[in-house]
Amino acid sequence: MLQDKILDAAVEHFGQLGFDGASTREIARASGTAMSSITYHFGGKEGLYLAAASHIAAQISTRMAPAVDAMQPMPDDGPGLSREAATGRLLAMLDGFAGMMLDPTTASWCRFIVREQQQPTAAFERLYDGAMGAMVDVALAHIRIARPDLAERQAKALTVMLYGQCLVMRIGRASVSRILDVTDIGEEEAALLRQQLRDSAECILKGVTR
Amino acid sequence: MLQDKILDAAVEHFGQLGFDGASTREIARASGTAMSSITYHFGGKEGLYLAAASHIAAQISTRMAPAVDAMQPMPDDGPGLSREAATGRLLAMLDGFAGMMLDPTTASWCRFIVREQQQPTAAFERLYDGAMGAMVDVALAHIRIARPDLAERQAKALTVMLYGQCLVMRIGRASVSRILDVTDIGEEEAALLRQQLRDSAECILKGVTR
DNA sequence: GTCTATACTACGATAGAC
DNA sequence: GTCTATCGTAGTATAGAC
Repeated sequence: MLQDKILDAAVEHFGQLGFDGASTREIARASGTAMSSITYHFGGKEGLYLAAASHIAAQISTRMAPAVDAMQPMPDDGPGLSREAATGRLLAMLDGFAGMMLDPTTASWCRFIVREQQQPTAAFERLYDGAMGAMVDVALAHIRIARPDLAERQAKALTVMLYGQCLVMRIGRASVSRILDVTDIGEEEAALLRQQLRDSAECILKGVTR
Repeated sequence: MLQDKILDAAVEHFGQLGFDGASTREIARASGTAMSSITYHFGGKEGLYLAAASHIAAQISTRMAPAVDAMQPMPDDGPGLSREAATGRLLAMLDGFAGMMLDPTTASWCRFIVREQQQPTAAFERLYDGAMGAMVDVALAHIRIARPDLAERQAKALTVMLYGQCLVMRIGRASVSRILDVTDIGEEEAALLRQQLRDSAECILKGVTR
Protein backbone atom coordinates (compact mmCIF):
# COMPACT_ATOMS: atom_id res chain seq x y z
CA MET A 1 0.00 0.00 0.00
CA LEU A 2 1.46 3.30 -1.07
CA GLN A 3 -0.05 5.30 1.76
CA ASP A 4 1.38 2.93 4.37
CA LYS A 5 4.81 3.16 2.78
CA ILE A 6 4.58 6.95 2.93
CA LEU A 7 3.44 6.82 6.57
CA ASP A 8 6.28 4.50 7.59
CA ALA A 9 8.80 6.80 5.98
CA ALA A 10 7.11 9.82 7.56
CA VAL A 11 7.33 8.35 11.07
CA GLU A 12 10.99 7.61 10.51
CA HIS A 13 11.86 11.06 9.17
CA PHE A 14 9.68 13.14 11.48
CA GLY A 15 11.00 11.12 14.42
CA GLN A 16 14.60 11.71 13.49
CA LEU A 17 14.41 15.33 12.35
CA GLY A 18 11.23 16.77 13.81
CA PHE A 19 8.47 18.51 11.90
CA ASP A 20 10.59 21.39 10.65
CA GLY A 21 13.71 19.37 10.00
CA ALA A 22 12.07 16.59 8.01
CA SER A 23 11.54 17.14 4.30
CA THR A 24 8.56 15.92 2.35
CA ARG A 25 10.83 15.57 -0.67
CA GLU A 26 12.98 13.08 1.24
CA ILE A 27 9.96 11.22 2.64
CA ALA A 28 8.57 10.89 -0.87
CA ARG A 29 11.90 9.64 -2.18
CA ALA A 30 12.21 7.10 0.66
CA SER A 31 8.76 5.73 -0.10
CA GLY A 32 9.43 5.63 -3.83
CA THR A 33 6.91 8.19 -4.96
CA ALA A 34 6.67 11.82 -6.02
CA MET A 35 6.37 14.63 -3.48
CA SER A 36 3.03 15.71 -4.87
CA SER A 37 1.53 12.35 -3.85
CA ILE A 38 1.84 13.53 -0.26
CA THR A 39 -0.14 16.64 -1.08
CA TYR A 40 -2.70 14.51 -2.82
CA HIS A 41 -3.14 11.89 -0.09
CA PHE A 42 -2.57 13.90 3.07
CA GLY A 43 -3.14 17.49 2.05
CA GLY A 44 0.39 18.64 2.84
CA LYS A 45 3.16 18.34 5.36
CA GLU A 46 0.97 19.04 8.39
CA GLY A 47 -1.66 16.52 7.36
CA LEU A 48 1.04 13.93 6.89
CA TYR A 49 2.39 14.65 10.35
CA LEU A 50 -0.98 14.09 12.00
CA ALA A 51 -1.56 10.94 9.98
CA ALA A 52 1.84 9.67 11.11
CA ALA A 53 0.80 10.17 14.74
CA SER A 54 -2.37 8.14 14.22
CA HIS A 55 -0.31 5.51 12.42
CA ILE A 56 1.97 5.16 15.45
CA ALA A 57 -0.95 5.02 17.88
CA ALA A 58 -2.53 2.21 15.86
CA GLN A 59 0.70 0.22 15.85
CA ILE A 60 1.24 0.63 19.59
CA SER A 61 -2.35 -0.37 20.32
CA THR A 62 -1.95 -3.49 18.23
CA ARG A 63 1.30 -4.36 19.90
CA MET A 64 0.16 -3.77 23.48
CA ALA A 65 -3.31 -5.23 22.94
CA PRO A 66 -2.54 -8.69 24.37
CA ALA A 67 -1.03 -7.25 27.54
CA VAL A 68 -3.71 -4.61 28.03
CA ASP A 69 -6.60 -6.96 27.21
CA ALA A 70 -5.28 -9.49 29.71
CA MET A 71 -5.75 -6.84 32.37
CA GLN A 72 -9.39 -6.14 31.68
CA PRO A 73 -11.69 -7.54 34.37
CA MET A 74 -12.38 -11.19 33.65
CA PRO A 75 -15.71 -12.87 34.36
CA ASP A 76 -13.95 -15.39 36.60
CA ASP A 77 -12.26 -12.71 38.65
CA GLY A 78 -15.21 -12.48 40.92
CA PRO A 79 -16.14 -9.22 42.60
CA GLY A 80 -12.58 -7.95 42.91
CA LEU A 81 -9.01 -8.81 42.16
CA SER A 82 -6.72 -9.69 45.04
CA ARG A 83 -3.69 -7.50 45.73
CA GLU A 84 -1.45 -10.35 44.64
CA ALA A 85 -3.30 -10.89 41.39
CA ALA A 86 -3.33 -7.17 40.58
CA THR A 87 0.37 -6.93 41.29
CA GLY A 88 1.12 -9.92 39.11
CA ARG A 89 -0.85 -8.56 36.19
CA LEU A 90 0.73 -5.15 36.49
CA LEU A 91 4.22 -6.61 36.55
CA ALA A 92 3.41 -8.59 33.42
CA MET A 93 2.18 -5.49 31.61
CA LEU A 94 5.18 -3.42 32.65
CA ASP A 95 7.42 -6.19 31.38
CA GLY A 96 5.58 -6.12 28.08
CA PHE A 97 5.97 -2.37 27.86
CA ALA A 98 9.66 -2.64 28.71
CA GLY A 99 10.01 -5.20 25.96
CA MET A 100 8.56 -2.71 23.53
CA MET A 101 10.96 -0.01 24.72
CA LEU A 102 13.90 -2.37 24.23
CA ASP A 103 12.83 -3.54 20.79
CA PRO A 104 14.91 -1.71 18.16
CA THR A 105 12.00 -1.62 15.72
CA THR A 106 10.10 0.79 17.96
CA ALA A 107 12.89 3.37 18.01
CA SER A 108 11.31 5.62 15.39
CA TRP A 109 7.94 5.66 17.18
CA CYS A 110 9.63 6.65 20.38
CA ARG A 111 11.58 9.48 18.81
CA PHE A 112 8.35 10.86 17.42
CA ILE A 113 6.53 10.52 20.74
CA VAL A 114 9.33 12.02 22.81
CA ARG A 115 9.22 15.18 20.70
CA GLU A 116 5.50 15.44 21.24
CA GLN A 117 5.87 14.87 24.98
CA GLN A 118 8.21 17.79 25.35
CA GLN A 119 6.54 20.12 22.88
CA PRO A 120 3.03 18.83 22.36
CA THR A 121 1.10 19.70 19.20
CA ALA A 122 -2.27 18.48 17.96
CA ALA A 123 -0.57 15.15 17.23
CA PHE A 124 -0.15 14.46 20.95
CA GLU A 125 -3.90 14.09 21.40
CA ARG A 126 -3.90 11.37 18.78
CA LEU A 127 -1.06 9.55 20.47
CA TYR A 128 -2.48 9.78 23.98
CA ASP A 129 -6.11 9.11 23.17
CA GLY A 130 -5.22 6.46 20.62
CA ALA A 131 -2.74 4.42 22.60
CA MET A 132 -1.07 5.75 25.72
CA GLY A 133 -4.20 6.66 27.66
CA ALA A 134 -5.52 3.10 27.72
CA MET A 135 -2.21 1.81 29.06
CA VAL A 136 -2.16 4.41 31.80
CA ASP A 137 -5.75 3.79 32.80
CA VAL A 138 -5.40 0.07 33.08
CA ALA A 139 -2.17 0.37 35.04
CA LEU A 140 -3.71 2.89 37.41
CA ALA A 141 -6.72 0.66 38.03
CA HIS A 142 -4.43 -2.16 39.13
CA ILE A 143 -2.26 0.11 41.27
CA ARG A 144 -5.38 1.15 43.19
CA ILE A 145 -5.90 -2.48 44.09
CA ALA A 146 -2.26 -3.33 44.74
CA ARG A 147 -1.66 -0.29 46.89
CA PRO A 148 -4.94 0.55 48.63
CA ASP A 149 -3.00 2.67 51.11
CA LEU A 150 -2.27 5.33 48.48
CA ALA A 151 -4.49 8.33 47.81
CA GLU A 152 -5.63 8.77 44.22
CA ARG A 153 -3.04 11.38 43.36
CA GLN A 154 -0.30 9.28 44.90
CA ALA A 155 -1.42 6.31 42.86
CA LYS A 156 -1.17 8.47 39.74
CA ALA A 157 2.31 9.62 40.70
CA LEU A 158 3.31 6.00 41.22
CA THR A 159 1.99 5.15 37.76
CA VAL A 160 4.33 7.80 36.41
CA MET A 161 7.30 6.37 38.31
CA LEU A 162 6.67 2.85 37.09
CA TYR A 163 6.41 3.93 33.47
CA GLY A 164 9.54 6.04 33.95
CA GLN A 165 11.54 2.92 34.69
CA CYS A 166 10.42 1.46 31.36
CA LEU A 167 10.91 4.67 29.40
CA VAL A 168 14.50 5.12 30.49
CA MET A 169 15.42 1.92 28.66
CA ARG A 170 14.67 3.71 25.41
CA ILE A 171 15.16 7.39 26.24
CA GLY A 172 18.41 6.97 28.11
CA ARG A 173 19.72 4.46 25.60
CA ALA A 174 23.13 6.03 25.03
CA SER A 175 23.76 6.46 28.75
CA VAL A 176 22.56 2.96 29.58
CA SER A 177 24.99 1.55 27.04
CA ARG A 178 27.84 3.51 28.61
CA ILE A 179 26.88 2.53 32.15
CA LEU A 180 26.73 -1.14 31.23
CA ASP A 181 29.94 -0.90 29.17
CA VAL A 182 28.48 -2.15 25.93
CA THR A 183 28.26 -0.58 22.49
CA ASP A 184 24.59 -1.44 22.23
CA ILE A 185 21.87 -2.92 24.39
CA GLY A 186 21.61 -6.56 23.37
CA GLU A 187 19.59 -9.56 24.54
CA GLU A 188 21.64 -9.98 27.67
CA GLU A 189 21.41 -6.36 28.77
CA ALA A 190 17.70 -6.29 27.97
CA ALA A 191 17.11 -9.29 30.22
CA LEU A 192 19.10 -7.67 33.01
CA LEU A 193 17.10 -4.44 32.81
CA ARG A 194 13.78 -6.25 32.67
CA GLN A 195 14.66 -8.33 35.69
CA GLN A 196 15.71 -5.25 37.64
CA LEU A 197 12.50 -3.50 36.63
CA ARG A 198 10.53 -6.48 37.87
CA ASP A 199 12.37 -6.54 41.21
CA SER A 200 12.01 -2.81 41.75
CA ALA A 201 8.37 -2.67 40.75
CA GLU A 202 7.52 -5.71 42.85
CA CYS A 203 9.25 -4.11 45.81
CA ILE A 204 7.27 -0.88 45.38
CA LEU A 205 3.95 -2.60 44.82
CA LYS A 206 4.15 -5.22 47.54
CA GLY A 207 6.38 -3.14 49.72
CA VAL A 208 5.10 -1.07 52.53
CA THR A 209 1.58 -0.46 53.70
CA ARG A 210 1.95 2.63 55.77
CA MET B 1 29.58 38.22 26.66
CA LEU B 2 28.66 37.76 23.05
CA GLN B 3 29.79 34.15 22.84
CA ASP B 4 27.67 33.18 25.83
CA LYS B 5 24.65 34.87 24.31
CA ILE B 6 25.20 32.92 21.12
CA LEU B 7 25.61 29.68 23.07
CA ASP B 8 22.42 30.22 25.06
CA ALA B 9 20.48 30.84 21.88
CA ALA B 10 22.15 27.83 20.26
CA VAL B 11 21.11 25.49 23.08
CA GLU B 12 17.56 26.76 22.84
CA HIS B 13 17.32 26.41 19.06
CA PHE B 14 19.22 23.14 18.68
CA GLY B 15 17.18 21.68 21.53
CA GLN B 16 13.88 22.62 19.96
CA LEU B 17 14.64 21.89 16.32
CA GLY B 18 17.63 19.57 16.28
CA PHE B 19 20.86 20.07 14.39
CA ASP B 20 19.32 20.11 10.93
CA GLY B 21 16.19 21.98 11.87
CA ALA B 22 17.89 24.84 13.66
CA SER B 23 19.17 27.74 11.59
CA THR B 24 22.34 29.66 12.28
CA ARG B 25 20.65 32.78 10.87
CA GLU B 26 17.96 32.50 13.52
CA ILE B 27 20.46 31.79 16.30
CA ALA B 28 22.44 34.83 15.24
CA ARG B 29 19.33 36.99 15.17
CA ALA B 30 18.22 35.76 18.61
CA SER B 31 21.61 36.64 20.07
CA GLY B 32 21.69 40.02 18.34
CA THR B 33 24.62 39.48 16.03
CA ALA B 34 25.41 38.63 12.42
CA MET B 35 25.47 35.08 11.19
CA SER B 36 29.10 35.30 10.19
CA SER B 37 30.07 35.86 13.84
CA ILE B 38 29.17 32.22 14.40
CA THR B 39 31.58 31.18 11.67
CA TYR B 40 34.24 33.38 13.20
CA HIS B 41 33.83 32.21 16.81
CA PHE B 42 32.85 28.59 16.39
CA GLY B 43 33.98 27.70 12.89
CA GLY B 44 30.50 26.94 11.58
CA LYS B 45 27.28 25.22 12.51
CA GLU B 46 28.90 21.99 13.65
CA GLY B 47 31.41 23.75 15.87
CA LEU B 48 28.60 25.72 17.45
CA TYR B 49 26.70 22.52 18.13
CA LEU B 50 29.63 20.95 19.96
CA ALA B 51 30.25 24.13 21.91
CA ALA B 52 26.59 24.16 22.91
CA ALA B 53 26.97 20.63 24.30
CA SER B 54 29.95 21.67 26.42
CA HIS B 55 28.00 24.73 27.53
CA ILE B 56 25.16 22.52 28.78
CA ALA B 57 27.54 20.12 30.53
CA ALA B 58 29.15 23.03 32.36
CA GLN B 59 25.79 24.36 33.51
CA ILE B 60 24.61 20.95 34.73
CA SER B 61 27.87 20.39 36.58
CA THR B 62 27.53 23.74 38.30
CA ARG B 63 23.96 23.06 39.22
CA MET B 64 24.47 19.52 40.52
CA ALA B 65 27.81 20.28 42.17
CA PRO B 66 26.40 20.77 45.70
CA ALA B 67 24.52 17.48 45.62
CA VAL B 68 27.34 15.51 44.01
CA ASP B 69 30.06 17.00 46.21
CA ALA B 70 28.05 16.18 49.31
CA MET B 71 28.30 12.54 48.27
CA GLN B 72 32.08 12.42 47.98
CA PRO B 73 33.70 10.50 50.86
CA MET B 74 34.06 12.80 53.85
CA PRO B 75 37.03 12.64 56.25
CA ASP B 76 34.65 12.03 59.14
CA ASP B 77 32.94 9.16 57.41
CA GLY B 78 35.46 6.76 58.78
CA PRO B 79 36.41 3.64 56.85
CA GLY B 80 33.02 3.17 55.25
CA LEU B 81 29.56 4.60 54.99
CA SER B 82 26.71 2.71 56.65
CA ARG B 83 23.87 1.41 54.50
CA GLU B 84 21.55 3.94 56.09
CA ALA B 85 23.89 6.85 55.44
CA ALA B 86 24.47 5.80 51.83
CA THR B 87 20.74 5.46 51.28
CA GLY B 88 20.07 8.87 52.77
CA ARG B 89 22.65 10.58 50.61
CA LEU B 90 21.44 8.86 47.48
CA LEU B 91 17.85 9.87 48.18
CA ALA B 92 18.98 13.46 48.63
CA MET B 93 20.86 13.46 45.34
CA LEU B 94 17.96 11.89 43.46
CA ASP B 95 15.69 14.55 44.89
CA GLY B 96 18.10 17.23 43.69
CA PHE B 97 18.16 15.68 40.24
CA ALA B 98 14.38 15.44 40.18
CA GLY B 99 14.24 19.11 41.12
CA MET B 100 16.37 19.91 38.11
CA MET B 101 14.11 17.84 35.85
CA LEU B 102 11.07 19.70 37.16
CA ASP B 103 12.61 23.16 36.82
CA PRO B 104 11.26 24.83 33.66
CA THR B 105 14.56 26.61 33.01
CA THR B 106 16.27 23.29 32.27
CA ALA B 107 13.82 22.34 29.53
CA SER B 108 16.08 23.39 26.67
CA TRP B 109 19.05 21.46 28.05
CA CYS B 110 16.92 18.36 28.33
CA ARG B 111 15.60 18.62 24.80
CA PHE B 112 19.17 18.81 23.55
CA ILE B 113 20.30 15.86 25.67
CA VAL B 114 17.36 13.66 24.78
CA ARG B 115 18.19 14.01 21.10
CA GLU B 116 21.76 12.99 21.78
CA GLN B 117 20.66 10.04 23.90
CA GLN B 118 18.62 8.57 21.09
CA GLN B 119 20.96 9.44 18.25
CA PRO B 120 24.34 10.14 19.78
CA THR B 121 26.88 12.27 17.94
CA ALA B 122 30.26 13.55 19.05
CA ALA B 123 28.37 15.95 21.32
CA PHE B 124 27.21 13.08 23.52
CA GLU B 125 30.76 12.44 24.72
CA ARG B 126 30.95 16.01 25.93
CA LEU B 127 27.66 15.70 27.76
CA TYR B 128 28.43 12.37 29.39
CA ASP B 129 32.05 12.99 30.26
CA GLY B 130 31.36 16.57 31.28
CA ALA B 131 28.36 16.09 33.52
CA MET B 132 26.30 12.92 33.44
CA GLY B 133 29.11 10.46 34.08
CA ALA B 134 30.00 11.93 37.45
CA MET B 135 26.40 11.74 38.61
CA VAL B 136 26.12 8.12 37.55
CA ASP B 137 29.40 7.13 39.18
CA VAL B 138 28.61 8.72 42.52
CA ALA B 139 25.12 7.19 42.55
CA LEU B 140 26.48 3.76 41.68
CA ALA B 141 29.06 3.94 44.44
CA HIS B 142 26.32 4.57 46.99
CA ILE B 143 24.07 1.86 45.58
CA ARG B 144 26.88 -0.65 46.08
CA ILE B 145 26.84 0.23 49.77
CA ALA B 146 23.08 0.46 50.16
CA ARG B 147 22.44 -2.81 48.34
CA PRO B 148 25.44 -5.06 49.00
CA ASP B 149 23.33 -8.02 47.92
CA LEU B 150 23.37 -6.92 44.28
CA ALA B 151 25.98 -7.98 41.76
CA GLU B 152 27.79 -5.18 39.97
CA ARG B 153 25.68 -5.38 36.83
CA GLN B 154 22.49 -5.45 38.86
CA ALA B 155 23.65 -2.37 40.73
CA LYS B 156 24.19 -0.64 37.40
CA ALA B 157 20.74 -1.64 36.21
CA LEU B 158 19.27 -0.28 39.43
CA THR B 159 21.09 3.01 38.83
CA VAL B 160 19.33 3.20 35.49
CA MET B 161 15.92 2.52 37.08
CA LEU B 162 16.39 5.21 39.72
CA TYR B 163 17.42 7.81 37.17
CA GLY B 164 14.50 6.76 34.99
CA GLN B 165 12.07 7.79 37.69
CA CYS B 166 13.60 11.27 37.65
CA LEU B 167 13.82 11.52 33.87
CA VAL B 168 10.16 10.75 33.33
CA MET B 169 9.26 13.96 35.13
CA ARG B 170 10.77 15.87 32.22
CA ILE B 171 10.52 13.45 29.30
CA GLY B 172 6.96 12.37 29.93
CA ARG B 173 5.87 15.89 30.76
CA ALA B 174 2.81 16.02 28.53
CA SER B 175 1.55 12.63 29.70
CA VAL B 176 2.20 13.42 33.35
CA SER B 177 0.12 16.58 32.99
CA ARG B 178 -2.71 14.60 31.48
CA ILE B 179 -2.52 11.86 34.10
CA LEU B 180 -2.62 14.37 36.93
CA ASP B 181 -5.35 16.40 35.21
CA VAL B 182 -3.46 19.69 35.10
CA THR B 183 -2.46 21.93 32.21
CA ASP B 184 1.08 22.17 33.50
CA ILE B 185 3.20 20.68 36.27
CA GLY B 186 3.22 23.27 39.05
CA GLU B 187 4.67 23.44 42.54
CA GLU B 188 2.06 21.13 43.96
CA GLU B 189 2.49 18.44 41.34
CA ALA B 190 6.27 18.70 41.59
CA ALA B 191 6.10 18.10 45.34
CA LEU B 192 3.83 15.09 44.82
CA LEU B 193 6.17 13.53 42.26
CA ARG B 194 9.26 14.14 44.37
CA GLN B 195 7.62 12.57 47.41
CA GLN B 196 6.57 9.53 45.41
CA LEU B 197 10.09 9.24 44.01
CA ARG B 198 11.46 9.34 47.53
CA ASP B 199 9.05 6.67 48.74
CA SER B 200 9.70 4.39 45.79
CA ALA B 201 13.47 4.82 45.88
CA GLU B 202 13.58 4.30 49.63
CA CYS B 203 11.53 1.17 49.26
CA ILE B 204 13.89 -0.21 46.60
CA LEU B 205 17.06 0.74 48.46
CA LYS B 206 16.10 -0.38 51.95
CA GLY B 207 13.70 -3.00 50.75
CA VAL B 208 14.71 -6.56 50.41
CA THR B 209 18.03 -8.22 51.03
CA ARG B 210 17.66 -11.45 49.20
C1' DG C 1 35.88 41.27 15.54
C1' DT C 2 31.76 42.36 13.35
C1' DC C 3 29.26 43.63 9.54
C1' DT C 4 26.99 43.38 4.40
C1' DA C 5 26.64 41.12 0.00
C1' DT C 6 26.51 37.16 -2.70
C1' DA C 7 26.78 32.16 -4.51
C1' DC C 8 24.66 27.95 -4.21
C1' DT C 9 21.54 24.52 -2.53
C1' DA C 10 17.19 22.73 -0.82
C1' DC C 11 12.71 23.51 1.04
C1' DG C 12 7.01 23.33 0.47
C1' DA C 13 3.34 24.27 -2.54
C1' DT C 14 1.10 24.15 -6.77
C1' DA C 15 -0.15 23.88 -11.73
C1' DG C 16 -0.74 20.96 -15.44
C1' DA C 17 0.50 16.66 -18.44
C1' DC C 18 -0.78 11.83 -18.70
C1' DG D 1 -3.63 8.74 -8.92
C1' DT D 2 0.98 9.79 -10.12
C1' DC D 3 4.21 12.28 -12.45
C1' DT D 4 7.42 16.63 -13.99
C1' DA D 5 8.24 21.55 -13.94
C1' DT D 6 8.40 25.80 -11.72
C1' DC D 7 7.93 29.61 -8.19
C1' DG D 8 9.09 31.96 -4.03
C1' DT D 9 11.48 31.44 0.27
C1' DA D 10 15.16 30.26 3.36
C1' DG D 11 19.19 27.64 4.46
C1' DT D 12 24.99 27.58 4.95
C1' DA D 13 29.21 29.26 3.64
C1' DT D 14 32.32 32.62 2.16
C1' DA D 15 34.49 36.84 0.43
C1' DG D 16 35.52 41.35 1.47
C1' DA D 17 34.45 46.18 3.58
C1' DC D 18 35.19 48.63 7.91
